[in-house]
Amino acid sequence: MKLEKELKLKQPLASVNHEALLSLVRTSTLMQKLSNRFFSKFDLTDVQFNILMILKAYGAEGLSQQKLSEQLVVGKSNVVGLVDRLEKAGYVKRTSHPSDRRFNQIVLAPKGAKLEQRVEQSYFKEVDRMMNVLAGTEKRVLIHAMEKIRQYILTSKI
Amino acid sequence: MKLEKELKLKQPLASVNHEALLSLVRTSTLMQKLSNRFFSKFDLTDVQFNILMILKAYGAEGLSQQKLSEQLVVGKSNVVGLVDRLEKAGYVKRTSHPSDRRFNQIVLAPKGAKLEQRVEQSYFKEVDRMMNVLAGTEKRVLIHAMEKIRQYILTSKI
DNA sequence: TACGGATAGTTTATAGCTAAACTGTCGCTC
DNA sequence: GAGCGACAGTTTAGCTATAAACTATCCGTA
Repeated sequence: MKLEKELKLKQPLASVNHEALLSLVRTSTLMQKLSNRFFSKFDLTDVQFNILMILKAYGAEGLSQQKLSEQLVVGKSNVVGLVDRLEKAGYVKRTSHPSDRRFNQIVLAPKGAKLEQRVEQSYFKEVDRMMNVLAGTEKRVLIHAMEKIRQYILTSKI
Repeated sequence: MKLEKELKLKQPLASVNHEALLSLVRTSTLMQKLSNRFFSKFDLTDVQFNILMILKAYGAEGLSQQKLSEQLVVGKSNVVGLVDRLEKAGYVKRTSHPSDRRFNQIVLAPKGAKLEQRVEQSYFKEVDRMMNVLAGTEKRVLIHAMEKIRQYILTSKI
């Protein structure tokens, strides 16, 4: 459906630029909602699954909350609660670093590893289903366009 | 920068589909953060500015919270707090519908109209600056691609 | 060795978001 | 006219996010 109708706008969009921007934001919001419907089947949120995937890649050494906050691109204060909830659910383990007690080491607990394994396949299947509505060229243009916008954002403000 | 580096991924991305999806999500997240840095100069959030723009289009008659929640594509319970805060700041007025007390009428207050006016120009200038990193073709492909993905999401689940 | 700066994590206050349960109002039907 | 269902708004509980102020730990230097 056309974006203007979809958003029930009273006035037509002023410019192609604004239309492109709103397209992107709206689509990503809907993807977010779909993703949370998907993960809620496993009593997870998208962020929680993301953390499990990251921790999986880091294996037994795990990560500090600081590193985790960098990977997730969120503030470190946010990570406190995220890890709290995952720890309470038994999916991750939080231990103090033996030689530097400033650090916490967050590692994937067996229960979390099992869950991650179970969700992962299903997740990638969904990703493929959704993104295959695009042609190969469209995907490449999209990836390149997104890179240019990020480039602009990261240099424009710092 | 390449997405894999930007996200500091330990392992390369498994598929073009996943890369395209993460590109989109990551870019939209950064746009969100940039947008909130921008609006915070006016003591606003992106959502609040969006509401002011919507209310402006509806003029003196205003909207019910129900209609507002449809326009914003958020749950109605969310609108309660959004309007609360805008009302407290003096930007909107909330009155009971004269003939049907189930409805609230939300209208833009003069203070809100003045602020909206002031922010709007600056906002569209920023939008142009950012989106003009893309060529015309890229914008058209992007808009079309986003429409296809939304189409998929809206039909796939309902 | 004591001090002061840097670093990691926590707390607090605020904002936005959801789902589910609840209240109040309206209108139709019996 | 009483009652019931539909609809608008509110409340509650929980998740994610920010910024700012705080605590604890470590390490280099004087």
